[in-house]
Amino acid sequence: MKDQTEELIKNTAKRMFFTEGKFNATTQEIADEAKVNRTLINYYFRSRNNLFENVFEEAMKQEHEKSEAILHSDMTFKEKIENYIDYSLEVALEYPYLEIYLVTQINQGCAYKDHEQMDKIMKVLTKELNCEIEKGNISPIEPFQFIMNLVSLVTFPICMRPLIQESFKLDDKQYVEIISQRKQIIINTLFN
Amino acid sequence: MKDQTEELIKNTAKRMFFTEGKFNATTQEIADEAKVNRTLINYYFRSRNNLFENVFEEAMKQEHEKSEAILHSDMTFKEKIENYIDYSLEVALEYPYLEIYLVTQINQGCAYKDHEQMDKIMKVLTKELNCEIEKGNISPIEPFQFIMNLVSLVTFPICMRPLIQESFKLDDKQYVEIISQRKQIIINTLFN
DNA sequence: CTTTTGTTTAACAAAAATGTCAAACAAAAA
DNA sequence: TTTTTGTTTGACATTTTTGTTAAACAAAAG
Repeated sequence: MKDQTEELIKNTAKRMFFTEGKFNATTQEIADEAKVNRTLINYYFRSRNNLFENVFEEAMKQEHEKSEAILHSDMTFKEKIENYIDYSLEVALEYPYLEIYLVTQINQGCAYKDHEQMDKIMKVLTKELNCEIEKGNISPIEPFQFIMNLVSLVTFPICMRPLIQESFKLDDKQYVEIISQRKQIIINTLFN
Repeated sequence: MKDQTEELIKNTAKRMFFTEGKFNATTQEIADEAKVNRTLINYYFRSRNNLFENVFEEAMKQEHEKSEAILHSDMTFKEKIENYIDYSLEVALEYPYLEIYLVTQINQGCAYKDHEQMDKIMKVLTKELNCEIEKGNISPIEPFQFIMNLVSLVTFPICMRPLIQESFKLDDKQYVEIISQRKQIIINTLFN
């Protein structure tokens, strides 16, 4: 039972945080959602704070995983970008508030461990991006700014869903339709 | 004193929420920051929740104000967009977490009043955007998707600051430098 | 100067949330 | 079967946070 219950609690917390955006869930609320006794949270995680940090670490890992899509060496540059968009949209579909959760946690003093590897990705990407620029497929741009553009275009429309739907009075159907068109739009925007 | 104190409390809350991203601030913490007695929050706002809703309403107003930059009729389309970027970056400098705050509040069940006017903006923008597309200044794109692109490119790098600085190991100086270059990058990305 | 009005404060009460512990329980080992 | 081990539960204690009230205070009005 141990692993099952521990996982159940953690997954429930992740769902409440990343999927529903309930960042302030109390231990009681999490326990209710998971249909377990509240004190089991203390049994498995010692404290509420510990559970939160635990989930935070996993979220950071998940976030870093996304960028690894860039490293698949058997693809063209454009394919890699497409692959990143696909994977990001897929994750975002299940966990739309992952990034916002991370930001709120960091702002509340949550520490994070280094995961390195960003250097490697930057290097690979810089080289290939410059190559594309020379070929005229992409307008001249700093690699870092290119990444900013890419991530912004993919992630923002997802994590701001409630705000976007309200501002533009979109129902769920309309919103999903718009998101499903994003991949092509982003490719068109980033490539000539 | 009345107006002074009430404003002081509200502005302190806004600073803690929008500037520092401390979305869970307790009434005590807000009072401490404002250097006033905690019960004054109850005196002026009745309850913590009321203060939060009050601030939420203001944030929504501020958010909608940004889009009005599009309506200044004495500018070219490109100038309007530049104007929007300038204004948004200016607001974002003071209130980087405004949008994230709104999303977290909406996700916790905060209701919002209609502010209309988005229709008007969409109409104006659609017309002018199509004109630019015909002229060949912009690649064919749905007006709504164009707005998504614009807002994403401006807002995301700002509101994700902690995450970006951590992931790419940027110090404050480097980060500010990158943001200062965004305006031109965004223009280049959106226009041919 | 006294009264009135509105503001600020500290003490208290109430509520909400977290954490601890011992007992109950169930499954595996002896 | 009995013992042991690890899991689950409810009762309780503690802490944190919020809300209320009456008294103190200060400024303006009478």
